[in-house]
Amino acid sequence: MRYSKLFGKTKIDAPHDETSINARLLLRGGFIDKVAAGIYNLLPLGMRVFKKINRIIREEMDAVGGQELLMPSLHPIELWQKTGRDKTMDEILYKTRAGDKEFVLGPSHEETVTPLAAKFLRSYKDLPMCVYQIQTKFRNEPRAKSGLLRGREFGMKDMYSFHVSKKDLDEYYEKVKQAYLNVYHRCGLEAYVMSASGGPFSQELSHEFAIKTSAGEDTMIICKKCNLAQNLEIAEGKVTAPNEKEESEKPLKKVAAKRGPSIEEGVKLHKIPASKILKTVIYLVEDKGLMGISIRGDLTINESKVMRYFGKKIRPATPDELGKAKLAVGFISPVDNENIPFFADFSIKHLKNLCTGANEKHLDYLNANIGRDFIPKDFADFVEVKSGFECPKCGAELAEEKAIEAGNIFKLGTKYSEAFDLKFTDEAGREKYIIMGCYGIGNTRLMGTIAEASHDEKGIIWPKTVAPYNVHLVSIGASKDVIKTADELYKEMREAGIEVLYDDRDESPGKKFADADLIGIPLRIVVSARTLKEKSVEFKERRALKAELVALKSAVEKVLTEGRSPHTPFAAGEHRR
RNA sequence: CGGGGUGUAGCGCAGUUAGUUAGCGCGCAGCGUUCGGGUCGCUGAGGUCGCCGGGGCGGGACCGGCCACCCCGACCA
Repeated sequence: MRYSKLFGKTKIDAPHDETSINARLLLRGGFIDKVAAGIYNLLPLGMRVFKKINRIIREEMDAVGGQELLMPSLHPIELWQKTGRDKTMDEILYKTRAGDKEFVLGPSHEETVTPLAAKFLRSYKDLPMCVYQIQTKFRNEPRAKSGLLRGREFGMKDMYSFHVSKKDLDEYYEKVKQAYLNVYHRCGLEAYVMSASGGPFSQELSHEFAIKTSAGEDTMIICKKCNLAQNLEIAEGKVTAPNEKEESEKPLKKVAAKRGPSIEEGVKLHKIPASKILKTVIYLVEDKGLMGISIRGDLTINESKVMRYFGKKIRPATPDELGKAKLAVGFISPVDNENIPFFADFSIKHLKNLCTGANEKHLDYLNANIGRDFIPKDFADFVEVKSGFECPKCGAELAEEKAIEAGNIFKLGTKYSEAFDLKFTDEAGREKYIIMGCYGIGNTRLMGTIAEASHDEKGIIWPKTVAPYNVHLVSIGASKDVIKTADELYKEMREAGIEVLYDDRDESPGKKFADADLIGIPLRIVVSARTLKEKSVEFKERRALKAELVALKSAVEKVLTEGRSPHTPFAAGEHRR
């Protein structure tokens, strides 16, 4: 492709309030163009990257027996009424109507693939079966943001598998998990599999694929030793205990406490470590009322865990609600308090002589002890895991890492089979529901993720596997010889099947180099009067990933040296500033 | 949906306490120049100042409403 003819040019500037790296770089490089929040045009350069990502995904899905098909984006709303998701997903659904017929723009395809499967899958002999599609999804995100990372219309590969048994699903699920890891690896990304909750109302297992990037929007907890990765929302870890000697229970004391509501002020006032203070937070649990959660003062409550524990939506109680329940903000304590139920995190189970409020402003208890002074309704895991906690699997140290979720796989079980009466007949002639799995990977998001994970201050550094072109041929200067040589090289490389972007513009060297850096093609070949004098061209690698480039470079070299080109031998040199 | 911010040429921005014909840089078109890290000069085209309403001799600027976009949060099968 001649750059002079390319639809979509690079730009120096991106809006200053657009802060996400992928949006800025992809916009500036001419890969995408924004139409509205979370809605983008994919320009030819971006389309090439997109197609390469899709190709990798297709190869990996095909390798685990997936069969590609294409389902519609327009779904009759009746399908969604069958599963009730027209209501439960209402805020996200785009709906449209024609006459009195109502449709949903598909945010996902369980409602289409299940009735489809019911038309063809009847016998255990038809199973297992797996189909996938690469298609545009529509979700009315309450807050589209971060460029391609969270769009309202976005590309997705979704795959659905059908099985005779849970065991068969489990085995297949593991195969797909590996296929997913292959996809990320081939896209040059470092991916972690994280157990994830299937949501607070579901017991179904699911896994997320997290890509490690400093700019990630999610937090994951990784074990430095065994590599166990967990989503912070559900991460488990062993709290490291401050060195504690056995203490005997001291008598409970009520003391005046002129302090504010923070733990730090308690530390200061009573001259004790935060780990000896009882932190108690009150939540309003949907349909159940106020509940108190107590935890060690130096730790934080993980609200997702609280939500999962109660199986209901929760939020912190408002000062107003606390007042009505006769709870003194900052001085709430389970000691001597019958107003609401209190639960406790495991972290306080073996602690003695704790400091806590006394349910009255400016009064604290010292030496409160579990069992003697208060008895929590239950002990559970409510703690938010932090760096420094110990891995629940191997005991090594855990670390927090930022990550982008770039894929998600679920064991659906029979939820959709039951809704659409998807049954098969087993060997004994019995009818059973088909067990389903589903596997999603956001391919447009993956493109944004690669930009986030692989760039420098000058632009994107595309891994060779997904780069829009493999070679960026740049001519410097307007001399006839240079143009003639560059034209020849361009022609030869194309004829040899090398994907090359040829910057044939009459522009200054600086501009051409800056554009090449921004576009981020792995290998740059420069032709100029200087290289001509040496009867050579210059190779410049966009990234330091040698192994990958050595192969490409030698392939290109081979073509050029063995071709008709008189420009040999080739000197590979780094340019100088 | 709550909080904060921004809307002026294709892009990035300036425009003071209200005052003629709304500026600058990039980009675009033309001519010349230069050619290894966003060359330089001259010329030119390009604008319902987000939309609607208000008071005012006069509004890009003030007041009210709405819309869009960005960021934080809520949310994210």
